[in-house]
Amino acid sequence: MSTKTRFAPSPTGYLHVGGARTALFSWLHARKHGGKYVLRIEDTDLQRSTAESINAILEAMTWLGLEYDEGPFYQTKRFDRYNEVIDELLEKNLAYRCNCPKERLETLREGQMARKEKPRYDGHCRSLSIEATEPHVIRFRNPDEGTVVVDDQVRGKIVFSNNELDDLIIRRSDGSPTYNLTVVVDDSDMGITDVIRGDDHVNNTPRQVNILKALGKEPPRYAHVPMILGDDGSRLSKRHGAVSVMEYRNQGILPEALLNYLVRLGWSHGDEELFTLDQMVELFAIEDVNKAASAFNTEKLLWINQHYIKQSEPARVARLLSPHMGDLGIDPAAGPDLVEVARQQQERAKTLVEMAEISAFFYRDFDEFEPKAAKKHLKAAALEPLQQVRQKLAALDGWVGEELHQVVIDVSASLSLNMGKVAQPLRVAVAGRAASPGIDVTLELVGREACLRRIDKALAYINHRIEEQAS
RNA sequence: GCUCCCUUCGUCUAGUGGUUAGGACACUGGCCUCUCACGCCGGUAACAGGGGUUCGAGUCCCCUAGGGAGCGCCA
Repeated sequence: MSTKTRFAPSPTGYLHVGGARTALFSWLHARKHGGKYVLRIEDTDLQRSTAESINAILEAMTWLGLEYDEGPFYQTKRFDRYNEVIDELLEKNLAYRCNCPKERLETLREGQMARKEKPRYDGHCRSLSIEATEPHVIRFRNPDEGTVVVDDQVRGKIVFSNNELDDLIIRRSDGSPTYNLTVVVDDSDMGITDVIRGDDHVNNTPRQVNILKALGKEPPRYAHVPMILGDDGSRLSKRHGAVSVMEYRNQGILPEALLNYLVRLGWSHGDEELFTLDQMVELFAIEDVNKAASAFNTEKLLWINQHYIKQSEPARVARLLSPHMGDLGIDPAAGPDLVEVARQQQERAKTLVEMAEISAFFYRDFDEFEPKAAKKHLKAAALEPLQQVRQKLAALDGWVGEELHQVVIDVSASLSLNMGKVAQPLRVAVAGRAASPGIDVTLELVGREACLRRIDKALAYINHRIEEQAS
């Protein structure tokens, strides 16, 4: 049977990084084995499932580029099928009706907890014949003896005793099927060969295997991948910063960077850190995934992101950067070529958001010089160099990097100063800050008019400062 | 509490009985240099603890400690 994996999120929120990694692993496993990857939306919880969540998940999957071959399937559209299976189990006496009131179950649980036992259903209705007309739920009749052995591709062999398992509800009193039943039916119907999911499902596995066996079906192979923790090692949550995949896009992370980061969480291939999607498909092996949970480290994600920004085509970086410029109220069309700006800033930004921030000055005058930079570079000693530079720049016919660079060299030489003594004040004057691309490139991209205007402003700033100190 | 599981630098990891325990991020020293960054060279830093098995243990076994997940008419 050819490989088929699935990603089965429940649409009760956004796609978070843990889900994204599980999806990636499933996708890679399918691709590696030339199989299919199915997307299934587990929306049987009518209360919590929302259309917004479904859209958010689909959008995130698209952004990441994890295309599915089949689906998306919606469980809410398969209730007839689930009921068919439940009826079959009922007929074969592999399931039974239960009308235990909630109060009884609560009392039962409390008693068990008090006796330090594992809380579970006691099988009260197992041999009762409750009429279908009465309000009831349906429970699966779990075997009470023997063991379930799961040969997990990540965890290895896990053994569960049936006497630890109770009779789980497979149909609620409102007639809707529950998770453990729907998963089993779907995975079986859809021909899923490899179930790759978060390890919070490990304890559900023996129940599902038992249902599968009751139905006479062969269980799929399982692989339970460990969870992702926050920077501090505790469970990942909003307080750790971004957890939603789309939030990373908003923060200027490239999809290939996030994918590369996620694939290295719990998986590795020797000393290699960087993988293209093709390389991942070739090298990834689900059985190589680690068993232990790993902490999400934003610093490393940023490093990988910078790597991909650096090695991307400037045109692509510009295209991705554009909306972030827009977020700053800047229209990239009304200024220097964004592709050139992107080319110059590629090595200087860890995210597209950062790139937009450090590139804003190319497109608009800043209100104030960065205080620290101004204090250090826009002082009396810079007056003469700046005046000379301004004069020479104004006299220039053209406005190309080479000539601009020569101006800086000439002024440095004529004043017997290091280039830095000229370039830095000039940089602060033109960029408003002490860091920018090479001074020639910076001047060229900012443009003649803006440069002269800003140098004048800087000269005024320095003069004002001198006056203040004099008084 | 019970069941299942996890444990190598701060973090992600390599390691399948014999290694000076390797790499990466971060941190840090230096080089490059008009700034920042990039790049290059170097440094600090780990086998949770205790017992075994073995000539030899990060690697195998047991115990302890710490951590996690699950124990729903959620998924």
